[in-house]
Amino acid sequence: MTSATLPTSDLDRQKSAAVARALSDPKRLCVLETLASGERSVSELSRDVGCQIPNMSQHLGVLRSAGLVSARREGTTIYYSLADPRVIEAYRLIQDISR
Amino acid sequence: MTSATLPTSDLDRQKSAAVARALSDPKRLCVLETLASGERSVSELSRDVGCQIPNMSQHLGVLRSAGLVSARREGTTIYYSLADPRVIEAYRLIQDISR
DNA sequence: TCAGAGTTTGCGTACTTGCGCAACAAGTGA
DNA sequence: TCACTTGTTGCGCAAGTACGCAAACTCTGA
Repeated sequence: MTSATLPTSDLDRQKSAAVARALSDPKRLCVLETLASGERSVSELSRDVGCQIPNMSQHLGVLRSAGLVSARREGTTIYYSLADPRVIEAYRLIQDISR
Repeated sequence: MTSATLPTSDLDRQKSAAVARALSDPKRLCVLETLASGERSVSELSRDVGCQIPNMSQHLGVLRSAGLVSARREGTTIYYSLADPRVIEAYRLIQDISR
């Protein structure tokens, strides 16, 4: 069931580490949970997660850099959504492990 | 196919974030890869991963705190192994996402 | 072109992390 | 007990991160 081999290249590991680092903050995980049910604007996320907008913008920047979310502009509002559904799978798995 | 609900509790998110943080370093990922093929001593890991023993000991401490590896003593040697096979699944998933 | 809502960026501070080096602890065998 | 191997811990430094606040930027509607 488990697929073939694990990476080996150091670059691969750096990329994976970067994704893991993006997942290593409670607020960012909260953002992903929220986005799991559909796209949201920055101000909506900021309200739902409970932090200031500039702070939210930074967290979204981290998630964006890691390729976990994508943005779409509509007028003055920017809507964020999950870039890859497997992110939620990974989150669930980590969540199971952490219990 | 995707199971039920995502967490919600802030404590859950903190725990998940801690696991993700443990995965957020290339050397620690390398350790997990190595351990995927069986247990290793600290000095073996230090050699395989390419770092000094005290440094390896610290990384192992991080992985141990996160509950990802477990240790077994045999004489002066301490053997580490994966505490949970799902860690490798999670790593694979993250690795796929990071490509 | 101007006003204003929405978003991003810059700055300062406090905190955390990865690393090497040196010192210390735990266990084995003579 | 002594010497030796194996790991862990403490210390200090450089680098990175999270946060709030304030300033700047972007786009839309009038």
